[in-house]
Amino acid sequence: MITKPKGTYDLMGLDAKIYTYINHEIENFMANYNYDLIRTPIFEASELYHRSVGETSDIVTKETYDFKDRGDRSMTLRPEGTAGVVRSVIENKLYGNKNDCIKLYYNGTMYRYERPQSGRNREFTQFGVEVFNSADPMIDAEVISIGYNLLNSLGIDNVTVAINSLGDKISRKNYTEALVKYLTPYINELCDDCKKRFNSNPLRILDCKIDKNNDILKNVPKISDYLSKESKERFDKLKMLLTNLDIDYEIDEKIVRGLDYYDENVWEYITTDNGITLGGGGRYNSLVENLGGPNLPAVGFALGIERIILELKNKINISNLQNNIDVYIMSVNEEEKMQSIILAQNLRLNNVITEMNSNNLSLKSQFKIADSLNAKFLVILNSEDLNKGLINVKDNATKEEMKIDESEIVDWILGNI
RNA sequence: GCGGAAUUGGUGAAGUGGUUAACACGCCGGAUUGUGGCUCCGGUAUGCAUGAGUUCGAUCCUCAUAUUUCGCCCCA
Repeated sequence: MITKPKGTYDLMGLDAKIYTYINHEIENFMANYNYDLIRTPIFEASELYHRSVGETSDIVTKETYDFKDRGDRSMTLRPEGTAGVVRSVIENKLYGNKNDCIKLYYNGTMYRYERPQSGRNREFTQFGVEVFNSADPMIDAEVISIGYNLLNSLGIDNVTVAINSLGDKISRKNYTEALVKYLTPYINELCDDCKKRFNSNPLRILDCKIDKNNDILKNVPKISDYLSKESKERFDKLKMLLTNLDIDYEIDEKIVRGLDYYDENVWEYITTDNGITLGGGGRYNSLVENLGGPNLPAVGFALGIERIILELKNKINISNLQNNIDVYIMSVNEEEKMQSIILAQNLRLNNVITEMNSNNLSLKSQFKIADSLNAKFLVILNSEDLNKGLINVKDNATKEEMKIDESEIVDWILGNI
């Protein structure tokens, strides 16, 4: 037997219904916010991710799916959505009309070679939003609110937005230096992972799960003391806007984000009861320029669809997502089966949800199936009536049975469902 | 990359180093010769993830591999 690759999954059943429901909500939401869909390739030149996500980040160093195509070009399955969108904005010169913001959203599969665990797969789905050509915190607030409101509207009402400011390049660098200087005398008292982080990514030490109660980390220099005047103003304005928008947020100076391109305001969507991160984002004001485009400020976030499905499974009223059909057509012999597919098509083309027997099932089985589908009406074909031009219909709620003229059956059902 | 737990029909699962692998749900058939949902009766894994090993004998013990799952790292 051939099995699915590790870390992949077959979306089906209840999960598939929730997935469809989420996508409907996304489409509605993005239409109201006037964002345009963008779909970029699932694989890109490997260089794109090395230059955007960061040469040293784990995502690029050990988690990408890399391959050479038949022309010997290095390709990478996308590990995240932003890089491809930025590449497309640059390549298609979407910034041609400099007066407007470019507002885009995407929704697709991403690939990271990781050890699977709860809410984490090697092939996974992200919905994301990116806005280019405005540095105004008003746009940060709009983008944050999209994710927050979408989650709420889906039925996930226990979300808080954790926000922080990383500042611009210079303040970020100054802070990192101050942090390293502060930690140097204590380095041997930290956990093994933190010793590694000290060299690779010192900011990560801030959100270490092991050392978080350590007094050393409690007295660490505060990033807010190192922000430039402009960064501080942007962060303050964002907080004010979020308050005005009635968004439940909290400041969390430990949020540093994993991708190198983030700067200024960053945030994560976190569930308040179990602390699951459903998504996150931030500003990346220098990424477009770094990838060869103009100096375009930008901001965006991504939500993990699988994690949303997991959350929703605990909350959603499953009966709302069950298959409920209008009509089940029962048949036994060939003549009846012939009629059943014709009638089924007529009903379906009139927006009546219809199912029919297409196997040699006993009438008893067909009744059971109709019930399991919650059919409102049963059409019980029999040759004798068919020859007289009549069709047998049974109301499955009242158990009332009647014979309707063949030519009026569609109208009759439309009038009674 | 590191660590823990698991893997038995369509599903949920019990179980044992030795003849036919419980039970339940589901499904199929019959009682009911074309009108069900209740009830009763019968059927439903030639096999216990895969491959080696130990053994007279392995679903059970050992090892390896795969997959699942839960953490760490990292991230959504």
